[in-house]
Amino acid sequence: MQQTLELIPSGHGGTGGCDAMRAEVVSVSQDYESPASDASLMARIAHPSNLKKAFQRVKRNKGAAGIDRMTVDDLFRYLQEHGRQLRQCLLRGLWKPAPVRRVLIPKPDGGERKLGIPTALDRMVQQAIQQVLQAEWEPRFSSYSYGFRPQRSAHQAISQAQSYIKDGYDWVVDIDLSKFFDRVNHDRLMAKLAEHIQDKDVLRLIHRFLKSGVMENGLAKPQTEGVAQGGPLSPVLSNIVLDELDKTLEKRGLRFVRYADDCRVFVKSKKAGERVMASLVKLIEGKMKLKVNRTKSAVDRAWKRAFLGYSFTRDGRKTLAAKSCKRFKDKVRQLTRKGGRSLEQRLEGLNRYLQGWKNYFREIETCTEFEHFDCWIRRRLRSLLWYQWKRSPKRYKELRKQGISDKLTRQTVASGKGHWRMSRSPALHMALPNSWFDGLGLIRLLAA
DNA sequence: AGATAGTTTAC
RNA sequence: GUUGUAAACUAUCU
Repeated sequence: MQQTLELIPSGHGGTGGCDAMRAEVVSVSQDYESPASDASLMARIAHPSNLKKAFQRVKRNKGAAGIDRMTVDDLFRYLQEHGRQLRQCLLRGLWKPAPVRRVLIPKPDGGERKLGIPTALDRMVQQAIQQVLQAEWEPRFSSYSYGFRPQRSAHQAISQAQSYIKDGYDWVVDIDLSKFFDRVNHDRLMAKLAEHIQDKDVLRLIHRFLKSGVMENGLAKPQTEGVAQGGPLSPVLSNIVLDELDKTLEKRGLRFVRYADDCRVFVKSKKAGERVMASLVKLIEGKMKLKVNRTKSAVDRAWKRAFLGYSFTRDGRKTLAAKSCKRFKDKVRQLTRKGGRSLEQRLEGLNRYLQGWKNYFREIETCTEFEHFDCWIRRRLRSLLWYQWKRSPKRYKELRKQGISDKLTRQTVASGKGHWRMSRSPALHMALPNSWFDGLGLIRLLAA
């Protein structure tokens, strides 16, 4: 019944996204009325410095274009011309998000993941909201929730779980929510938001983001449930929805950890676990209107279930989960395989890959695993070098000039300047500069 | 301490 | 072609 102005960016022209915004009169139902609204939230979202930060983040991510084909490079030029307009739109509650672009990407476990990619412009607006919303909710979130939160990592979640196990709570209730992002109930989410947000412009804006459809062959399909997987706002919204779960778990005095939709409760007996499981399924599927994936959920001994890439031993030490271990080995095999690439290229690639795992290995508490990896990688490398020497001693000599040297045989592991000695046989003695083996060096150090 | 470029993991 | 948040790491620049 109420007429509102909505500004729609019409950036689908041939040359890029610098077209002017045009105002359109669209009728909009007034769903969120709150008395005496405090408009400061929207002011914070649309604050120039917040918008600037949002833009920089979108730019840094180097994401692809949305439905309007506007790339992040175009975004800058667009903002130069229409930045003020954008700000005014937000402040007056007139921003209308465009539908998201549907992209399917393969999941590591074989399935497909549905992505909804918003316009670069919409990503920036979502990011601006996210920054404010996250700051707003951060103090309210449970301290046992670890996913998508600043200053919190999967490792901390693991350590928390570990401390439960060490206290004797070694039965775990593992709840897997099926397609969580796709099934978030809009009404429930909006209700949760309205509990703490007074500003109805902000609520309406978020509501519009939820309802902005998916573009499927030419026409926008409206969305009735779920948050677009791919929007900067989605993660924090998921935490807001699942905060209810955290709060009830806390109220019941249960030991739990949650990382996004991966929720685990630690108890002392199987019976207690089954009781908790039953009541949680009831809560999640009843009140929260979500779906529990029964085939992937279970109550089991803590060391039987991998968690965030790790698993536990019977005495509560952290190990690399079998799946992660396999992925790691496969990748190292692929990187050290001879195939067109020179020795240095392979070493470089290997080292680069290894450095990404540093943090992971640091957490592992089973020494045998370290030794195993260390030996395994070294064996592969030795054969690589040996092969190089045998095939062309000339080429090997060139490599020596670049860094491989057989002069240094002393191992000084602790100082950053030491060299690793590599030897295949008494005839071949060589050492590589530590910079080539930083990843390995660390593994070695930590194993000790 | 701020930015840039790269890598990995988790969901 | 591939989005997002968060953590960690390496390198470089001022």
